[in-house]
Amino acid sequence: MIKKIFIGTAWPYVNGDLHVGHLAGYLIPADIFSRFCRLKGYETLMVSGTDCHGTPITIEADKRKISPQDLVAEYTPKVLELIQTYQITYDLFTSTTTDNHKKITQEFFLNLLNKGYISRQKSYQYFSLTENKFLPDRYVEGECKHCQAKEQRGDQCENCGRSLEPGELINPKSKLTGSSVILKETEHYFLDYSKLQKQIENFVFNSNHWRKWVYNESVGYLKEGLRARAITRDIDWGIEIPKNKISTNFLIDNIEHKRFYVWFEAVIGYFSASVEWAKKNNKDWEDFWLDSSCRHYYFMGKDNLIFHTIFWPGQLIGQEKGYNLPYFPAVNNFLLLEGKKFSKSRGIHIDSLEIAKKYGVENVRFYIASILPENKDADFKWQEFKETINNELVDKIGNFIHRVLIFFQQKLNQKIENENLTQEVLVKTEETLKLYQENLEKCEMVKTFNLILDYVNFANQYLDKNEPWKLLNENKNKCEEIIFSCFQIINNLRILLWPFIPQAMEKLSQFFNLKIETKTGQDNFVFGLLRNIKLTQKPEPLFKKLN
RNA sequence: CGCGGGGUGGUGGAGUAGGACCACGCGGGUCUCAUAAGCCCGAGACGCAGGUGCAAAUCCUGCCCCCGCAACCA
Repeated sequence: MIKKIFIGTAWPYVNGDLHVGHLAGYLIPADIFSRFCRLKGYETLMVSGTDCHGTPITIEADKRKISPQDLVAEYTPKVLELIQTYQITYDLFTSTTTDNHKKITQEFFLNLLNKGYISRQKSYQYFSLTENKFLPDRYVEGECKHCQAKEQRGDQCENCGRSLEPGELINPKSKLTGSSVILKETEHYFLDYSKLQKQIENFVFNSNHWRKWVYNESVGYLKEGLRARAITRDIDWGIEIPKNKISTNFLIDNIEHKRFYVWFEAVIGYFSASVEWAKKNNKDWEDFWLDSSCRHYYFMGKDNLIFHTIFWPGQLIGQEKGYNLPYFPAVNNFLLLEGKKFSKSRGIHIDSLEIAKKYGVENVRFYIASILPENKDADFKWQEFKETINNELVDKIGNFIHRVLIFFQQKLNQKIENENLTQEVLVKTEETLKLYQENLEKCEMVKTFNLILDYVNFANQYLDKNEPWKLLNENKNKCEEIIFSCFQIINNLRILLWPFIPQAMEKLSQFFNLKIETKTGQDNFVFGLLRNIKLTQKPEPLFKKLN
């Protein structure tokens, strides 16, 4: 049976350049996993896109006195270039501004409405008299009424973690102009999560294969009890409410000037992008969303955790169509830079494109993979970056490959007659292949990374212990066996390392006139021997040291 | 008592009761196929204090410290 895998990654806001935190948070781990699934021959669909509708977009646009459209148009190409540069294997990278996404978001809403999960509530929202408009929560800041923390946003206090209702902020002010704001009545649609509490609990309690802290965090949130959550906002940038399809007695006031709240809308992108992909490729999205054997993996930073373990599952459950729920939220912690949080204005910042241009995509991918913040915050250190590349990638991995290839070419004249595999190598290889797959199935990238290094250490030790350069004249038969066995290790490394450093492994493949196969239904982790080895070119080092 | 995570040699990690392991770094040695690469040997650690156990890095209690859930941010 062919396994089906859906991979959703966080949708980056297009309000600024992406820094290496984005790489470590979701782009690289998702891509490693995606490539692993394709090597396994799983039917894999990975989608994402730019999140264009958030309030962060309008804030940034206002700040720069340009339209949200212009802001989106400016940053989108940069995001696309980044994905291209790092070779992130999306099947579709789209945007929340498509007609398709708009239509599906509206359908999701109407479904929830018809199933009785939507309510209307009047409430007081912050309104700026000077700007003559309602201000989104994020435009407003003041003191939290629970813990008195200052400069909290209007929707949630990040100091004590509590959600804040409008009016619960003390001394509210416009974040943009600094002027005071008043409360004014407004009406919104709400998604009543209290009606979904039981089903969401059922879903979460059955998911204890999640990372422990992810599970605990979600359970902790559920314990407080779910409440109805507003899904519309008073804003003009975003997806319109389909008022023509709502019975007139259920319309809310001033509906033309409301848009869907971005938290509600952006996650629907996982679904709408799947539909868009299916249309473009003449496939069925149902294969991924209705076939219960398809497992859904999501990659995101920890600030997105609750949205993927509680809110988005709730939206899906509320469709009552049996859509697949998240199977594994691969939530990452944050990446620090030399022990400090990223902050562009304070110069604590590494642009993802710049570092790729300066040091090479493969080097960046390799180092980031070695420090992914899977279980706690990780630290990007320049010194460590260079040491990891020079000592591990170049000296251990690159040098091993190179010494074998050179020996083969110069001492054996590219001829091996004894194609016999040493038992020791067979055992180590099979064990490595097994653990590799077990770890990656659980999205344990760092463990997998260390496993590969362990395999390479074994390889270097094996070579030194057997000294084929001495056997060359004494026992050519044995000498060939050693080199032949080392070639099998290299051939496996080619596959095992491909998800981490794809371009380098594709280059290595060319030496042997091979390709990395990712055919659906074909498992590339079955250990097969590489025979009749011929090099297509003179061996040259795959990796170079950094100064 | 808001919620959650974490303290293991110089650094980063693994290890949830029974030999404290891995990589880098450091000191010494050695090979020579290789990219001043490789290999071998060595020094060096379980935050603190109690408790339960034949046995605790691991379980329990108390304490100390760090971090996230805010901030142009995933």
